[in-house]
Amino acid sequence: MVRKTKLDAELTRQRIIDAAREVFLARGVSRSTLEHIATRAEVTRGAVYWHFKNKTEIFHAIRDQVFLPLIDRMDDTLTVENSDDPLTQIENSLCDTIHELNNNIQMRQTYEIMMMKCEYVDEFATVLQQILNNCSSITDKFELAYKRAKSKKILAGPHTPRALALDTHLFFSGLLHMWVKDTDGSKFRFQATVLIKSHIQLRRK
Amino acid sequence: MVRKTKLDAELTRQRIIDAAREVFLARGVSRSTLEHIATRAEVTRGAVYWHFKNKTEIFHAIRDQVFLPLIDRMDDTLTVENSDDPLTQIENSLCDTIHELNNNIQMRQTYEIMMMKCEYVDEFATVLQQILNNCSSITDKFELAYKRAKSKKILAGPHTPRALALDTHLFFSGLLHMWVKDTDGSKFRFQATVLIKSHIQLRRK
DNA sequence: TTATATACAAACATGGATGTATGTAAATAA
DNA sequence: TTATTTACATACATCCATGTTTGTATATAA
Repeated sequence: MVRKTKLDAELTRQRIIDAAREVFLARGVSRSTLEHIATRAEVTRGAVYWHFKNKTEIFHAIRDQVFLPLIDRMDDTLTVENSDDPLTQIENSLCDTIHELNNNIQMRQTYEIMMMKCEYVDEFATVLQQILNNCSSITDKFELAYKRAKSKKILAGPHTPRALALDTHLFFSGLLHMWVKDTDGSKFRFQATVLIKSHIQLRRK
Repeated sequence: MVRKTKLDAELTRQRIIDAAREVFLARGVSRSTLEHIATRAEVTRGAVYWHFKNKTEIFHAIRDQVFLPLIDRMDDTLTVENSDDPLTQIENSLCDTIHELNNNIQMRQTYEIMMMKCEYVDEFATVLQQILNNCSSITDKFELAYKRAKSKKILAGPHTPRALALDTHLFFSGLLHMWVKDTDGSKFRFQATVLIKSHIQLRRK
C-alpha cells in the first residue's frame, strides 16, 4: 500500500510537522536531519521531500501554525475599545498568552524552538524582521490601551502612554524569554501571572 | 618559519577567537566550520586544533572573555551599599551595561551570538543554567538595592522590593533582547537609556 | 475501464565537515 | 651544542546529510 488518499496525505504532512517540532526541540534545528524527522514521523525522507522543499520550509510551517493564530488572538483581546478597565484588559492579554503557553504543548514547544533552538541567519533572518514588526504592533496596541486608561484617570503618576507601553512590552518580552528558559518552572513559570498582575498594579492609581 | 614564540602563540590563539566570533556572527555557530574560522584567522585547521579541542571550546572561550568581566562589573556597580540614591544606582548599572554594548564591539557581537546565533542543546545546554543563575544573582542584587531605596522612603507605592526587582529584571532582560535584535537601532538602541530612566522613574516617589 | 497523476519508498551520487595522524622547522631546555 | 618540545601545516580516512532520480502501487479522473 503506497498511494494514500488526499486525507491520508494531509495526515502524514501533519505528522511530519509534529515530528519535526519534537526533533527540533530535542536536537536543535541545525542538528536535526530530515532522516531524524522522517523516522520520528514513521515515513521515509521521500515523504518529507514530497511535502516540503527542505528543512527551512518545515520550520516555517511549524512557526505559522502556532504564531499566526496567537498574534491574532492577542490583537483581539487588546483591540476591544469599549472596555471600562483598559489596564485589566492589558493584564488579561498577557495572562492569556501565558495561559496558552501552559496549556498548549505545540505552542510551548514552538516558542522554545524559536527562542533557544535555532540560529537567525540567512533564510531565518527574515523571521527576525517579522518578530520586530509584531513587537511594534503589539506595543502600539498597548499604547492605545494605556491612552484609554489615562483618559479614564486610573493611571498612577505622570507617565506617557507610550513610555508605559514600551516598558510593558519589554517586561513581557523578558518574561516570555525567562518563562521559556525556566524549564523546571521554579523561577518564573509558576508565578508568571503574579508577576504580570504586579507589573500592572505598578501603574494603577 | 613554523615554530612561534610563546607570545606569538598567544596572539594566534586570540586571532582564532576573534575570527570565530565574526564567523559565528555571520554564519551562526552550527554552520560555521573550523575551516571558515581558520581561514579568517589566516591559519590552518591544524592551528585551531592545537589551541582548542573543538568548536564548543572556542564558543566557551568567546563567552568567558566577555561575560565574566561583565557580570563582575554589574555586580560591582550594584553592590556598593552606602549609596544615598539606590534607584540611581540601579539605573546606572543598567545604563552602564547598555553603554558597554554600544562601545565594545566584542561584547556586542558576543551578545548577538548568544542570543540569536546559537542553539542551546547538548553541550550548550549547560550555558543556559549559567545564564539562569546569573539572572537570579542579579535579581537578588536589585532586590537589595530596592530594599535600601524603601528604607530611604524614596519608593512610590506599596510594592515589595522583591516584586520591583523581578519586574526590573524582566524589563532589562527584554531590553537586552530587543536591543540586540534591533540591529538598525531605530526602535531600541538609540533610546535604551531613555527607556531605562523611564522605568526607574516609575518607581520614584 | 483505462490512463494518468499522486504519494510515497528506495537507491544513488555528491560534497563537505570532522578528527586524527604525520611531518617539520624553529624555540627552548639541558 | 644537542635533544626535545612546541606550534603549527599538510595529508588522510571516515562519516554523514543533502538532493535527486527512479521505481511503484494505488487513488482518481475521464
